[in-house]
Amino acid sequence: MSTPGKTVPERRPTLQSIAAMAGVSHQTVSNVLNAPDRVAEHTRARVLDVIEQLNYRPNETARSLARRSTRLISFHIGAGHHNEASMLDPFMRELAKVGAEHAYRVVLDIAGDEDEDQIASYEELHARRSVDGVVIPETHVGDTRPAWLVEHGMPTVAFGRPWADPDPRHSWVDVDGGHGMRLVAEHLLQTGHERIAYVGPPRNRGMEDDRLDGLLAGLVDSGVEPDPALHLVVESPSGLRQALPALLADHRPTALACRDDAFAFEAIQVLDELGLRPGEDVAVTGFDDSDLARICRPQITSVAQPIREVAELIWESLLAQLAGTAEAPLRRLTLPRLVTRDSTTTWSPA
Amino acid sequence: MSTPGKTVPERRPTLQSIAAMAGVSHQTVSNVLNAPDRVAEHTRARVLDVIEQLNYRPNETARSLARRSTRLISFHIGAGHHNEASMLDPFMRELAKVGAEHAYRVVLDIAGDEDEDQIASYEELHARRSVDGVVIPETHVGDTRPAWLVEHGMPTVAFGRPWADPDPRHSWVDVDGGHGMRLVAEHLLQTGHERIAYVGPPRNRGMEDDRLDGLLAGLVDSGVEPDPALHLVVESPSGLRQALPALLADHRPTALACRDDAFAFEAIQVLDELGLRPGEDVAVTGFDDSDLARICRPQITSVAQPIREVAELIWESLLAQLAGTAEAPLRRLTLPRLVTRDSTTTWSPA
DNA sequence: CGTAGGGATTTGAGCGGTCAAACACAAGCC
DNA sequence: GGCTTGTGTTTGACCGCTCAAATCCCTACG
Repeated sequence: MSTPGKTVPERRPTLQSIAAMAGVSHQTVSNVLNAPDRVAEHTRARVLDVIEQLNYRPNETARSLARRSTRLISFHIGAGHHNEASMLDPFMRELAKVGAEHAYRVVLDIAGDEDEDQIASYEELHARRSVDGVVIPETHVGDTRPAWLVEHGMPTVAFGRPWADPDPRHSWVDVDGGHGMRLVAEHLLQTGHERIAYVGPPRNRGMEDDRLDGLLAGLVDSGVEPDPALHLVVESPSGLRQALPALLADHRPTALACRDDAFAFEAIQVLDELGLRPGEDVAVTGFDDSDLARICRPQITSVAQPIREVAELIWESLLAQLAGTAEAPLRRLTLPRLVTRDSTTTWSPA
Repeated sequence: MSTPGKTVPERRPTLQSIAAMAGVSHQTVSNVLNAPDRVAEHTRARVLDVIEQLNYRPNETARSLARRSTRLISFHIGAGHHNEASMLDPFMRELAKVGAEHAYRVVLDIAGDEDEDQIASYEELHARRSVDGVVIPETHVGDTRPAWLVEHGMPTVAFGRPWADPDPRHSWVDVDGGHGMRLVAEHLLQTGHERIAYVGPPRNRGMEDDRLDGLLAGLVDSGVEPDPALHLVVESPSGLRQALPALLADHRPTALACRDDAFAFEAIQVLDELGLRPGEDVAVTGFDDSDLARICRPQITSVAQPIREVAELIWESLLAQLAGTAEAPLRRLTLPRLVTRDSTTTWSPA
């Protein structure tokens, strides 16, 4: 029974102590661990024996200091509110999982919401050498963060395109939202829809445009001329309550392609209140394939982001940058897939 | 323009270099940073000047090695699926925020779902000294993890009670779910309900009992005899579709007190399908005060967990354990509060 | 039989801080 | 004037590893 509050320092074995017990030099022990092929069979066996007996593991901090690498990367987010159906959290988990496969770990860093706050935080991370790299999980138009990181030689990958940045020098991975919305368009057209409305926030030269334009392009490609009236702009889902009825009454869309699941969910509820059966009378689609899309009724057809693939690509680039083998910045658009559910499959023309 | 792929090592200033430039010893520089009052005014000014000029920051890793503390704590979770409306993620953010106020950081560690997987992971963390402490964000009946950590001298706090553990030696913080459900009971009784049903998974000698018993106790305290028939047991929310109609038909509850928001949300949808107006005809309450509770219609009356307070308490205990000043393990139940919304306030007796 | 070559192992110097103890030096006291 | 006291500063060891270079020993070869 240990004295409470007095955690005994507990001396753990070190490279030295293992070496002493095995009757070899510290470096040989190190080699057994890091370059086993350099050590003679019998020596290795003996050393491993001692290691096993004492349950030795190298001290990570000492390693980090000597190797000048923490094997930590920062998942860096703002303190602000995140939207409901965001997949940021599952994404962070995925990033940690993939990182673990490469003996890297993810630390969660939270700074203010403004670019300058975040950069101030990077500055600390950088100067204190507390992480090997940074993952920026969201980007916006005019984002100044990636450039700062690149300039300061910090390995970086952004999840999100360098919107409206003519000459990005950093690595990024993003999901092709436009493609996702094309899938939506095709799916809806195939289902028999002719009047498909887009529901989302105003254009922002960034992600909003990507999704909206994707839908429009999808329609055009199938020979459908988009109707500008079938474009409902609301800042946030809560605006739908007021705005959606008019759109429905004036322009009679049969399908609502929404910017994300939160919009789709709200749309469904408004439809319901108006006495329209969501799915059956008016089809609805979302984006992100969040939990919400699965648990609500009707279940929402949604575009699923390949977060596993994104996490893998990010690590690939990060590791290359860390190894110094990165030829050029990674610029990669991944393809989302459509998950069809009741909110579109039960539709039948009036 | 830097050569791509060849991140230059970039020599940063060290204690030594600052010392040399300021014409003092390395220790004086260290003191300026860690114990400014020990340094004479003019010396301090001169050193700070150099520090500022070179934008010096101490290398975290070197610090960690010398001080034998990483200033990292592990937020340790299983790889498994987390339920929809869980507040684990917001909680982790809160933990990181509060940690930052104490110059500590949170790393996300993911292991298998079984206790033994997690313990194997702890073993690594412990042997490699890669973190100073561990936060276990969920506990279950018969949890073997906290004991392991305590035995190995690892500072630990669990978010969750030591369910069914007669003699826990570890620190924990939890939210008093029973109290939360009492609030629900009182609120519903005040609103005029007489037939209040509980909806949730089977008893498990743990959290399920806590919530259920809290509700029952709340009823009894107000002089209402609980009706065993008003207890709907379903493994998961999806079971409600099948089970709820019978409960409603056979026992006519006017309110459904649900185990969490996911159950509440599903209940609302089933009510709706049955032609009953959720909120107005049958009141519904949830637990967790998740995003879902706010965005769904009707908005769900829910019990909000004080995650900020929990995060603060956890750090308090963690820091005390780290400092060796912890007298006894922390055992703390925090009080949730009720957030009333349309799902109960619009109810009117038939 | 001396020596070049190569695998196995050791040596020694960092990495960049912290901590404890030693050391100046001036003031305060009897 | 010697002694204590105390503040400000320096010294040196150490944390536990990795890396580069040196050393050792045995074999192969001319």
